[in-house]
Amino acid sequence: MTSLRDVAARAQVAVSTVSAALNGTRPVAAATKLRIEQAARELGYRPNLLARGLQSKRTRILALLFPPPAGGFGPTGMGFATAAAEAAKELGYHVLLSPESAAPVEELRHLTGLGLVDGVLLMEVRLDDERPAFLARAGVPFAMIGRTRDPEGIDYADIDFAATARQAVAHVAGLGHRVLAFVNSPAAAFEAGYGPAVRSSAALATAAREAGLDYVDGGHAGSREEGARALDALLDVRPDVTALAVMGDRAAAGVLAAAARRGLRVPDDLTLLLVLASARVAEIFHPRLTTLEPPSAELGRLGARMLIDRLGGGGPPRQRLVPCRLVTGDSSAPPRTGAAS
Amino acid sequence: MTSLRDVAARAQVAVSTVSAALNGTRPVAAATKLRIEQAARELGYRPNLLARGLQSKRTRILALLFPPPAGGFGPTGMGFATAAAEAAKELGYHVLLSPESAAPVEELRHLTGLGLVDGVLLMEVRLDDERPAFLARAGVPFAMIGRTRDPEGIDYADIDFAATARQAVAHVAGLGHRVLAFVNSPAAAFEAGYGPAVRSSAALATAAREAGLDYVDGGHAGSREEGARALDALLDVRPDVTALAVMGDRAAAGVLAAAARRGLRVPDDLTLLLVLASARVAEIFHPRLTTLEPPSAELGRLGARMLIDRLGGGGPPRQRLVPCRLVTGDSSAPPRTGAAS
DNA sequence: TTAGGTTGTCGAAACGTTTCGATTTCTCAT
DNA sequence: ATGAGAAATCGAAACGTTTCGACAACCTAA
Repeated sequence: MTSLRDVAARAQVAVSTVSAALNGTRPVAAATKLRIEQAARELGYRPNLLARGLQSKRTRILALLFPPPAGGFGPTGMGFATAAAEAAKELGYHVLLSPESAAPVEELRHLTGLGLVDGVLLMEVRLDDERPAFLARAGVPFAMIGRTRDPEGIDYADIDFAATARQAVAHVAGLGHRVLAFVNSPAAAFEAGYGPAVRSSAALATAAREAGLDYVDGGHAGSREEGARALDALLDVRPDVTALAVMGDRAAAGVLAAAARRGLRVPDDLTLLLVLASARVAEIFHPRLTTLEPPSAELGRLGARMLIDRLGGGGPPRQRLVPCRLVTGDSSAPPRTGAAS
Repeated sequence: MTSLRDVAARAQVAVSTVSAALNGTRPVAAATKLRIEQAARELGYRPNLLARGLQSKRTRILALLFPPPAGGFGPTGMGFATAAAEAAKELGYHVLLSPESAAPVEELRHLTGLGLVDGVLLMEVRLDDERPAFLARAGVPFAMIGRTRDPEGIDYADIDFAATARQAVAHVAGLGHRVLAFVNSPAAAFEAGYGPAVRSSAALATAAREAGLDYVDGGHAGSREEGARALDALLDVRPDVTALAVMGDRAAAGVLAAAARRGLRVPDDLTLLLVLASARVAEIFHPRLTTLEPPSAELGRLGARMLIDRLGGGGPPRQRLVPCRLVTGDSSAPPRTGAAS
């Protein structure tokens, strides 16, 4: 392990001069600087991050907190994580992958007390999440992917549910549908204040109303069976539903199976929209589902950048909303009203 | 930030005594120890990992290297990563998520030169991977998830392809099939020496032969279209194939679509096996596919544990093979030989 | 009593940086 | 020639630990 001292010795200067030359924190004569840089290169010098962090109080390490994966909130998480790590890397930062236990705040207290991380990136933020409040109180810089009910003054990047919903509604309305139903995430997720669950239904209802569409609550479903039951229950009450948005791939699979069982064909008899699933997943359905793909990578990148900017200096909090991307599959078609009636 | 000095002052002892008491590295009188612990508690003392690491040369941080996600090798990665992070955490370690660029070795040199990590966990190891050789040469402790062609003397955890293949073969043979075909990963992955691609076909062929089954190479497919083409090409040549294993969800979707187009019903006319995909994904197919689910979490855990054990001390290298789990779906059935003939 | 050993505690050095006041060297006007 | 001022460099302290030789206090055996 070659240190600053070794470089200094070889370049015949003081340690502090080497530091100044390599970091550009102080003016160093051009010739000296050259000599130092060459010495460093020859010795393969790498600054020791620990020593640097110890002294400067800045480790350039970010913690990425992710919840216990049991929750079934799905592997969209990897998109956030890798994108965040890559964005961070480009800016000279490292990302620590921190699993959260059942006691997130205690966890955070521990983690931030270690002096290892400069800031925290929060994933899977719930509407009434306690973590942001704690971090704010503790004075630890942080940013959120997702947002709380009232994210006033906090950096965050989240899905633009309103724009996404308008996009979805425009899509089905453009095809001629007059009624749009929505099967949401499991009730448990909704009640736990899982942002996407709460916000997407509200946004869809609003967007539908604004576009003059009839919005129908299709209940909640998380599994294939629940998805099937949800479709049956829905169509028993509202047989006039011709377009249906479903959140979650498993529920969508159930809906699709139930539709087939009822003799309904997609998209001829029913237009199906997958909400918040990747195009990669939408593609393995038969037919390929039209999907609203969440901008996971983009959010991860934004979150990391915001946090790093925040570390760099002050400035007003930045809040970014990014809409989902509508990827049209083979599950969208005009309703067959005319022919049948 | 409260430091050892603060604790020492409050407990009326020397700094070194506090260190010894808290770490148990040296005997400390029971009474003193108690006093110190109380002082530490009252002050909410947290050891500074940077300082500790700087001095002790051990940071208790592991780097988890993951390849550019573009590769399409899929989000099984998240399973590894989270499981590894959790296992590490249980053992008092942290995990750094390190994206790899196009020049992995240079990347590694940089990362390990920083003195930030104690060891490296390699993901997506290719048969002729250059990273293990570099790490070994550099004297950096590491473990692999996956393995090179000749992993002699290296810690690794990988899928037990032989056992998995035997399991698959037993499954289809048990149903009465006499011919098993296999559609592998894209040719590019195969040729790049992507372990699972190379090993699974070899293992399946061997297992089939041992069981007296006829093994048919179904070519390569990575996308839906390629999957469809693969099935068509296969059945044109070998219409006697009644059981088919497919690697990758997109290819399987294509196979399923092509089968439907040909008027073949799954499982009645064709038994379909999804290879190396999670049960969660297999479930969204219609019908639900029987799948060989990779033990991602288990491998992540094992990898982390091995690496940490290695850091702890010597011992012979540990090499663990874990078979996939066969999850029976609705795509397996006996061949309809009897009735038709 | 005293030599020898044990047990507990202390103090200082070291890890590799950054930071900043002090010092040297050089330039230029007087 | 000389002094002021700027430019470049140096040296030492500090960050918060761990480590280890030294030392004090006490106990035991002769």
